[in-house]
Amino acid sequence: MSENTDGLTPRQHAVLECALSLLVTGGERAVTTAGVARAASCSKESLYKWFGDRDGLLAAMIAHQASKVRTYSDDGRPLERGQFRAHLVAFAQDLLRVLSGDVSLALNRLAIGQASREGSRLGQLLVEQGRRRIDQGAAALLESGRRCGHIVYDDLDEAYRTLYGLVVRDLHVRMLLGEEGMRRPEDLSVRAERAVDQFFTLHGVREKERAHP
Amino acid sequence: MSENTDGLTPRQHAVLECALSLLVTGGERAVTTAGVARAASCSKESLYKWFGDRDGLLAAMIAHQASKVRTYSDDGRPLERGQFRAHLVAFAQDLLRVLSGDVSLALNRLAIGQASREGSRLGQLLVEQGRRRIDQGAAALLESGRRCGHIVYDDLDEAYRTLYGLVVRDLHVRMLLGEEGMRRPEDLSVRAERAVDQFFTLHGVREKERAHP
DNA sequence: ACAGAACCGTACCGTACGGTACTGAGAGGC
DNA sequence: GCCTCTCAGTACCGTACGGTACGGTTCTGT
Repeated sequence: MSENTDGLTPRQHAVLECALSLLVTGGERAVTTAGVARAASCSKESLYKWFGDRDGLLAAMIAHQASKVRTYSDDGRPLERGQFRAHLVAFAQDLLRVLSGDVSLALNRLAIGQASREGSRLGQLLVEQGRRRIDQGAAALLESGRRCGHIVYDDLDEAYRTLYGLVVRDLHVRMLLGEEGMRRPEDLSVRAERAVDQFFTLHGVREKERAHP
Repeated sequence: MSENTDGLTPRQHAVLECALSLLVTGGERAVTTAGVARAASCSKESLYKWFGDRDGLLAAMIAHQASKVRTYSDDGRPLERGQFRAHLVAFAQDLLRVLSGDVSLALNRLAIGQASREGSRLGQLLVEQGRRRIDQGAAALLESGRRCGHIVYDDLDEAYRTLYGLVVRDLHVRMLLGEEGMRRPEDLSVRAERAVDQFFTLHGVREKERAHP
């Protein structure tokens, strides 16, 4: 029974991929047990055996997708100011790219749609397994920058959320609402650059002041 | 046939209120035609006569709620810097209060859940009828501030979206995902104050520079 | 080679929903 | 008093879905 680190067989991963594909193209209503079984060429009985029920399947889809998110790791080496800024821009671009991805949007729509139902913790799952990774990577990056004297802040979490707000603004919600025409990659790059500039205006340390804390 | 400005009778408004109440307490799945009819003590036949079908009912719910949003109106009089700042803070507080309201959250969840379905424009409707009003009021406020020399920017829309990002950050999405514990009014006030401070750091004009454009 | 598990495909069941049709009760006009 | 219009309440229909059961096939370990 060749299993992966998450306790799922490759076959089950393939089924989840099919389910995600259905979710992206047709929304939550398209993720029916019969539909997933047909698309993935498996039986409904197997679905219930593997994932318990439909909610279990949805949760597994979220966990499966979240496991793909890569994160920034702090290697501890000092950063030049230009490098640090480039890392921040890269993070902002990654963030925008992830949030505007088809799968991410579909999963967020799914979790938000289920948020009203009591006893459904898909939203919590999505935040903890998906967002948390991104947040922690970014927090590590900010801490690196602060230790190297490029930026200054009192509260790490506050600073990170400010950066997030400057980068994302209302883009995420509008994309979730179905607005089109704001997902062009070049726009995302411009957005990332400007947001980082603004962040430096708020939290940056002037070059000449670096020796005078 | 006493009608309102939107072409709906008081009876129909009452029905929409009942439907909104159902939506808030039970989510989209709770807004069934039979459920609304029972809660509002009307017949399903009347629902279909008034709103066409279920989608028409949902759209009417959004339009009904959006019609309640009040907006800032520019009276053209010059603003003192302190007044302007107070207006910005009040706007930020209003924005956070609206976005964190039960009905707003439920309607946004509804529209987002329907966004995947092709041919459903509930999201567009929500943005145009709800958000647009708020946006235009805030834009007028910013323009007032700029004309009075309190702030400076190249692009009004860019500046407004920056303010929005600083105020809301990821609060809206997290609340939509069902996260609790971030809707306390005093937190919202603190958030509004800090966001406006940050906005002035980015776009504010120093007092002494006001005479030197 | 054989037993047993895993699994696919399908058929089936109960339920819930969207939408339609019918009945009967008030409400106003003449 | 009668007619007509509106609407509440209910019964009804077709469909679609979640979940279960079963027969037949492939894979696996010994």
